[in-house]
Amino acid sequence: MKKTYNPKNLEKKWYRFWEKSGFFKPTYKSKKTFSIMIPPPNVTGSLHMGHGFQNTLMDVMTRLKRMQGYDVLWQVGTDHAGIATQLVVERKLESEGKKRESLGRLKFEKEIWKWKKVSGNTITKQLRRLGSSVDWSNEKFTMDRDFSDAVTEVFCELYEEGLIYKGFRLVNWDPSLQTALSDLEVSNEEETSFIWNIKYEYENGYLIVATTRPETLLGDMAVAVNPKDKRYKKLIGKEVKLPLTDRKIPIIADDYVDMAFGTGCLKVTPAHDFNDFEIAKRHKLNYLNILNKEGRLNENTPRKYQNLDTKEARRLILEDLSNANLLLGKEKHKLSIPRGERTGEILEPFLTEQWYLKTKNLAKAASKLVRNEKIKFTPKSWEKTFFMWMKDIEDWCISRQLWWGHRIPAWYDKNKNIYVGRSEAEIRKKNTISGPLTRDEDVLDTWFSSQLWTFATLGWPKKTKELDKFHPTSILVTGFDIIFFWVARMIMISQKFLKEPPFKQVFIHGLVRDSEGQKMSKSKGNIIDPIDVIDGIALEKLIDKRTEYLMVPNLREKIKKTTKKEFPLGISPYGTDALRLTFTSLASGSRDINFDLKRVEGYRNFCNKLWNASRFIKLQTKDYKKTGKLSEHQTDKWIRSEFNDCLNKYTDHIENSRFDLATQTLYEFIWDKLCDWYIEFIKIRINDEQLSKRDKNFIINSLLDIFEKTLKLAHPIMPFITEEIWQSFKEVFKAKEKSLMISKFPEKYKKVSNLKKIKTVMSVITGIRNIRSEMVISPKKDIKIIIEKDRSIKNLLDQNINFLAQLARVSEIQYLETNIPPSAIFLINSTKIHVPLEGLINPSSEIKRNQKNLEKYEKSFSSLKSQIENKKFISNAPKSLIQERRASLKEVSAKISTTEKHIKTLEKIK
RNA sequence: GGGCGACUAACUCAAUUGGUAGAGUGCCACCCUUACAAGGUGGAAGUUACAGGUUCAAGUCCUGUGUCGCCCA
Repeated sequence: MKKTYNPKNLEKKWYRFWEKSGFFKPTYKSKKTFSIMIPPPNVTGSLHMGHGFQNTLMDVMTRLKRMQGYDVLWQVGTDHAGIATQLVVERKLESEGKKRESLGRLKFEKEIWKWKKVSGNTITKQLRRLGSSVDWSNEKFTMDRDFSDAVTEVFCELYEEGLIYKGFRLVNWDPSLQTALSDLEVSNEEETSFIWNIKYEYENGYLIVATTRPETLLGDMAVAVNPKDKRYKKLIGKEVKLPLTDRKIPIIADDYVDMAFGTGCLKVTPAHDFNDFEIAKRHKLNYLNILNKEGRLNENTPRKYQNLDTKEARRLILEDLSNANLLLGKEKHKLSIPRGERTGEILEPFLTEQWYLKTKNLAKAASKLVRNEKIKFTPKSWEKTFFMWMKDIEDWCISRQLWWGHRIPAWYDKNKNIYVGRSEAEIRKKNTISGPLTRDEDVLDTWFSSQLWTFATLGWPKKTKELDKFHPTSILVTGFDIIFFWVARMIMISQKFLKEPPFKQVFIHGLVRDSEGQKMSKSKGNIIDPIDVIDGIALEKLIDKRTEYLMVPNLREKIKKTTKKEFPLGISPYGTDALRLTFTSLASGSRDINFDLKRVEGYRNFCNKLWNASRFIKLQTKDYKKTGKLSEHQTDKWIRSEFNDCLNKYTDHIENSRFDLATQTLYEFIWDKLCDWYIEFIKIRINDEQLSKRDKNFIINSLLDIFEKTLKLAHPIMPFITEEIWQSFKEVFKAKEKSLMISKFPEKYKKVSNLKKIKTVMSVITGIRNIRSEMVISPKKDIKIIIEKDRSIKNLLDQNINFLAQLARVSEIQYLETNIPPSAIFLINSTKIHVPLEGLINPSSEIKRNQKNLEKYEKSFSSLKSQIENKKFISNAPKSLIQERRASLKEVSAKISTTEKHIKTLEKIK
């Protein structure tokens, strides 16, 4: 083993070994099952911090369960990600001078498949780098044949039941993509614009209509006022002339109108505003669509405006209004602008015919599952968010005018009759049609297919053994940003089709941000690629990466600067295990996770610590053979007891999804207990010259026993380094398993008691170290200690003189009842341990040190005293607590008097 | 406007049913001790955002204020 831990080569090697050996596959050998579905990443995407975080948590659970003897399935796969993928490929084609439209649908689809083949590996390779122990043998893609069949099946059944229907209504339209989007794909952002006041004239006067969208006035069908509005009461029912046109439109009364907004007159444009659409329905107004699919003004508008986009149209219309003296000025105004999540384009409410899924009843059933705790949210607070959405849910627009996705299984005859079915042949047979049929052009929203993820991956609608064994899945791990998009929909559809929840628990984790709490995004240039943390990256390359996708070019210099400042030497290679430890240590259930590289460094050091401890242990196994029993020294018992504690807490914490606490427990055990104490004890024990070879072997037995158990314990969080170490010890351990990852998770040692003595010895060592350090006594200098009046402690320390000598450099333990020379002291319970001053310590610095201690004691004394003298405390507080406080009071007051006396004595000799 | 969350050491984060606030990093001092300087030993560092309240006892429960963030309209 090398002196310094170097993760570089060992990680890939072990991952290949695991995968090749088939260790990730379910065994079908155990009745206890654990199953978990990867939230399928975008097939053409690449790994970001969120993936890293999420998959680490899933892997920890998965590996732990596997070692605990569960039959484990971690389902892996990717999502076709309709819009995102189509956009990527279109951009790629554009750079080659090709256009989607000129290629045609079939060729374009081929291009996408080609691209998927090239880039689909990126993310799966990266998942491997993370150590994810997913079952690759059953990898799924949402556009796979069998998956697509499942999608069609679901669509047909829902249609047959009347839950899917075709509707003509307003949708959120993305003019750049020329497709409808669901409500969830719209992000409303507040932007500053204007309100324009426009004159709408009638016979003997005019109304002033305030609007934020003057260009849509060409589609106005009415002007609405509030029926209670005294200003306009007389005008209701009359007509106004619509500016720039020859049309006359009515003045109507509707409660929706806010009297205080603008002038209290609202132009009603039913085909281009969601609220106006509702008003029009109430008043039986007609709809006039003035836009085409590209978002340009259409033939329903005066010729001069036709084919202008909304921005140009607005400018020209305002100009024309102004020239006609119909524009009465503008005011600044903040309004929320709907933009497409993917494209950032301004979306238009647009009248089209789309496919919808009725969701009210599905949502009710889904809510019930959560309310009855068939599905539990962790942290529980997310349930509220879930319920709120389920309550207000609207029918879901599931059709998209894209070329990449699951084609809607609907056909039309020449009379526009709709036939929905599994295939054209089925439809023809069923309906005895021989004439021409054309298939619906649209595809389904990507989420329509991903909602089937938990069961379509397992072979549904076939009744498979996988489905039988692993559904419902044990837990879903995902981010809060897709509770609506995905989690809720999976619950709805699984309950509908399988009559059971898709998972028993949902663990919602936080969003990974940069160290300053900013959301990581390509356009902000603050991305950290998890792979770069693993492998390291030079500053130059990092800057290149961060400035590659900038939307705003002049950000470039700024990003260069901040990146240089934050990572002056780039990022050094920390390895996967350190990264995983960082993720788990940050997984506390909070909703923001600020990723700080300094934490990674800390955990890299921790890996190095484990590495070197292993090297030490390895050195001890030269002439060793695993025979005989374990040594039963008090230090062995102590570490076993510490191990038991650690094991308990560790598994509990993981069970409760408190990965941060689990990590801390493990860290403390390995570093503070195993390395700092136990191994140090071992060194001293095996260097005892009187030790027989046989006894030495027992000690090493004991050391190796706890060490192997520790590796197993740590493996779920840090799989690579533990496997590497374990493999190099395999012979020594006489292990039968091929790999640590499929070995049995350790059980507790049998309970041990009577650890008081060794703990006392450890306190004495710490006490002496403290005095040495504070009194600046050279670590090389031997010291003598004096025990006053307490024979049992003296005896105990005598028995452990080896430990004291090596760990605190104590050369002599003296026992005195009187005439103790001036000393520095510390207290073990009420016993004074003296370190004689002579030639070592300046009395006044010892006085100072004790005065400081005294202050602490007194502070604690006064607060304890006031508590114990409080009658209400005595009557209300639990007895054990009162006892505890009484004992501490006694202890503290003893310490105070001892310290005071001590100071007095020293002052005499000063 | 409605809802949710955060505010704890210089930084990044913990703190079980209320029971006297802990890690890592950084900082200070000493030490290159034969597993590890990516290390050892010890230490300093907090009015738990603020103001009230409930309680014997509040970081934790309640009310209000402030700052920041997210979701929905």
